[in-house]
Amino acid sequence: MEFHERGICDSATPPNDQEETTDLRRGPWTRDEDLLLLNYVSAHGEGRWNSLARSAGLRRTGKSCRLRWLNYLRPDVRRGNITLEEQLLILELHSRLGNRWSKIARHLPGRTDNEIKNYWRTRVQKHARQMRCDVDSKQFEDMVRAVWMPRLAERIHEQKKPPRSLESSCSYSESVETQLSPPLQLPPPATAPESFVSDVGGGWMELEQGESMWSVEDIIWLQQQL
DNA sequence: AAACAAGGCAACCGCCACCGG
DNA sequence: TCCGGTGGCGGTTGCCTTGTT
Repeated sequence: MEFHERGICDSATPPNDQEETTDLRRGPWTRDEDLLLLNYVSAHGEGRWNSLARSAGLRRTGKSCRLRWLNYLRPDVRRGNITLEEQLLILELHSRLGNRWSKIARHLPGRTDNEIKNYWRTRVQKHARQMRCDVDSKQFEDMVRAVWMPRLAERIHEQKKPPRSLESSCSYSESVETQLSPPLQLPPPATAPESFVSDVGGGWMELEQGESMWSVEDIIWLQQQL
């Protein structure tokens, strides 16, 4: 277990004095609290979070304990970057389910609804802003389907392309792609309006691998569609 | 090196549905 | 049927980190 994540306080120095005068603690969890919760759930199981909090000696609400367990302490929680496959799945599921984060999370083992929600609000909405359209608009939805998802699928395919001798076996990315519908087409290449490229495209290509899936050509094409 | 801005994410809040007494 | 407790969910906030000027 890693306790050097952001938000973990030194248990010897409580964040503020208010905690001493009120019954319930709030804010970042300490190492000791994590251990208490972890040990208690390991011994007694999940559920009945309010009584669990009291029995475990935690000065936290049941809700807080539940959230901490589900989003951080659960042994099967996956941490780290969202993979290309996961990004593609999130986009596809969101187009079908909307902001049903918990439902989307069920299709991504080890990922929490909170993590997916944060991914959407930071990465995806950022792209929407850069495209100057509303993330909930039909325009953006079309754009995601027409450009972002095909680009992702293409990159996944390239990344996972097996040696020729193994091509008959089905890769994970292929299994993900088979869940997606309908078959997606890449947009045709187009010429760039100068202002748009300098404004929207600036820095876009500098992102690390896996961060952005749109090339300048994609963005130009999109701008023409809007 | 310092100040500021933006990004990322953990945690909280409020609402709602469900369940048992 | 009503009511309180509980858990689940989506939206929001606030703080820390990282990047930029």
